[in-house]
Amino acid sequence: MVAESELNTGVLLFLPYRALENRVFAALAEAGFDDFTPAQARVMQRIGPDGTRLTELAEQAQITKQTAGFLVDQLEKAGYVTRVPDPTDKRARLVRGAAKAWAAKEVANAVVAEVEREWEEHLGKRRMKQLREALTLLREVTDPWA
Amino acid sequence: MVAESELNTGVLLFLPYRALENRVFAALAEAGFDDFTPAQARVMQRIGPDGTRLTELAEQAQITKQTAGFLVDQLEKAGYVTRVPDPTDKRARLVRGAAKAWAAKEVANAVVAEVEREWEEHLGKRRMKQLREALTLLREVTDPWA
DNA sequence: TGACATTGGTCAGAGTCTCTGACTAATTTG
DNA sequence: CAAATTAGTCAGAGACTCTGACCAATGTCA
Repeated sequence: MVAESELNTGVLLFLPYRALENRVFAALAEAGFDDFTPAQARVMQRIGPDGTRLTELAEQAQITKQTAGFLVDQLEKAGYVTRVPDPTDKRARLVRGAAKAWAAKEVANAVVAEVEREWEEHLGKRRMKQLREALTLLREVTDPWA
Repeated sequence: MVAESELNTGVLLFLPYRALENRVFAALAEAGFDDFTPAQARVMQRIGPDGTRLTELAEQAQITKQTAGFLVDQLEKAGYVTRVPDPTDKRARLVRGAAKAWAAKEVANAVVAEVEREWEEHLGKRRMKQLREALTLLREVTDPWA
């Protein structure tokens, strides 16, 4: 057992993911966006520019639609989203991000960019590129919505 | 915006992590290890060969020690762990994995190895090596216990 | 040595997240 | 058009997590 970590790839993926998420949450809280929870954020993150159906949010977040509904209720109360009728289907409603959500997203994006810069500095441009390449390729076998 | 995904590195890390975790859980359940939850597993995973203190488990899992205590209680009732006094500190106890836990870990390890093989097949040996290299290097800036 | 701070852990209570099951309404299918 | 599917809700329960308060053992340092 020399150099190279013996950690399995799962842990290796999780560690930087968690570090990044922590950074984003801290920055969001500092910017005043402290009235939503991680669970709510994981749903909000998946709202498309033109709104997204509850069922689709649930699928992508891998939670039940009941849970998704519960979380969207909270987000709605906090002013992050609104629900509008889906013009193409009278059963459905579209969950739309409100201005507050996009403002939060901007803060989050800035932090992600910052952390990505730090990582690139640590790894070097070449290795960072390789990392993103490999991960992107991996989506093909791990992302049901790829 | 061409080819290459525009997803941020966080999502890119999360997707394969979740896919792997799902695979492991499914296999565990199929092998009869269906009496513990993901939250419990995330604590159990961190128990060292000679046992680990509650406080340390809590820190590494990034949960409060109360929550860790709650989860270890469940694991103890289900027969996955035992608590023994820490010979070096009368306040502390060591959470030790029981045989059942090591058996589950074996199943989990096998699945992880299988998935890693699949990923290597998809990425090619070279890119898989680069991926693990980059992730391992990233630990230095993202893992507080590195 | 002895007061004081720190550390390991528990108890109690509350809020949040998540699920299963059962149901309504609209849409799609044969 | 009847039957099956899909979008979503309501109700209830279990699981997870936190804050605050607390006790006992250990460490610090004058």
